[in-house]
Amino acid sequence: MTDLAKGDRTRSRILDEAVGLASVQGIGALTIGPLAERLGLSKSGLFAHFRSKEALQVETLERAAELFRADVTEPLRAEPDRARRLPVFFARWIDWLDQSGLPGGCPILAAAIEFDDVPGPVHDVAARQFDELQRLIVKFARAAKPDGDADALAAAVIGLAMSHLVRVRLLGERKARAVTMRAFESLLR
Amino acid sequence: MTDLAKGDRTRSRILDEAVGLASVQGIGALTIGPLAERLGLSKSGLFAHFRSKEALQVETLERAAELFRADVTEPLRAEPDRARRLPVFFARWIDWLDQSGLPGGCPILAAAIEFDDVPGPVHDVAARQFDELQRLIVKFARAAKPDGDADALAAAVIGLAMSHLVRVRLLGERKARAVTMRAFESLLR
DNA sequence: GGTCGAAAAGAACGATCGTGCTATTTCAGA
DNA sequence: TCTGAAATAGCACGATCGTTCTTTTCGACC
Repeated sequence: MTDLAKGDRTRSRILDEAVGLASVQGIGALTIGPLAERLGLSKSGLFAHFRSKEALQVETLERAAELFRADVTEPLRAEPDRARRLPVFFARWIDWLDQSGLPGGCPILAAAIEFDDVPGPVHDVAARQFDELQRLIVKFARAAKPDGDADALAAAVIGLAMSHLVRVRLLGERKARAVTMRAFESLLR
Repeated sequence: MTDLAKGDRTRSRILDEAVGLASVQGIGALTIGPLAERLGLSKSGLFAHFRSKEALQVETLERAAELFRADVTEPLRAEPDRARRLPVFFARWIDWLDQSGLPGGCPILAAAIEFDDVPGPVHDVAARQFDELQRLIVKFARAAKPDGDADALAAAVIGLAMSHLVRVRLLGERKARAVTMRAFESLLR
């Protein structure tokens, strides 16, 4: 009498833990043994839920994208001023990078770089997700600066987020957030 | 009667091949067996040159940085107009990303994201290299726009390169280069 | 040309990887 | 409560990993 079958519930637990692990080590380094141990599952018990490691990686990436949508994209529907959507989106994105539940950075950006030259299903999913993200930002950019170069603005915005990610996670720069926001505001000008 | 001892020559060959491999699969996925096979060496013969896998990864990253300096940074000394150094540097950087000898993208940027949350010597080297790169760009930014926000400009420039890398390598966007250059020019304005 | 150290190969190790097979446990419905 | 299916564990496999030790090959110098 649960809203979810037992298998689906553990499957969901697995993916939650997998997203956390993958955000730290990268999707490619996601490994079944340690993941199972963290969850108190057996390797084969976990494996049975997905039928290959690649499928696990793909679903992990998709789960990460769901989190991103829920935390960053979805709340934007509440913003009535379309021109304000880009700055609000960006601020939420940076917030998410800095203090999301994920211990590591944004898995979408990380996977985009990690699998850029490695063919396979993970590459394909990463490409699709990045492309979707870019299209969304281009749409926001058009609304924010109707006379501007939306493609170029979107490229700069995405890049700024990536640069921010590295300056925070890798370098631990204190002023990273302030610098990033200043750079963003001058992009809108 | 060679300018380099034999050991140093093969060591150099190993690092060249390692940079190529790492640029595709990432530094973390750099593995000794396949690397040795590509070079016609035995695993143990290769291993003897470095005394651990981590040392190999560190030296590979440093070799990549040398290539970057030689191809991108160093030629800038010929540019007498200091204000022109940022645009010339950026154009060379984008060229390098698009068509360097490296089959995969820029290893410095890739390693920065790959090892942002993974402690160890590779993380430390990646952080140092990224920091050096950033400092250099901040210097260029100051010369290019003396009254501007150099930190913010540098963050945007670095981000633009990362975004370009992904749009070219992952998405294969035809117009990536044109979009990137338009975005860069509007940064200088 | 012979010698001695450096360079490379060979073989093996323990560990861990992804994955398949089989047995056991758990749970939902009659 | 019983039963059949779904979920999980147990175990084993071949492959590959990084690393060590020993042996062979090579190359520079007297």
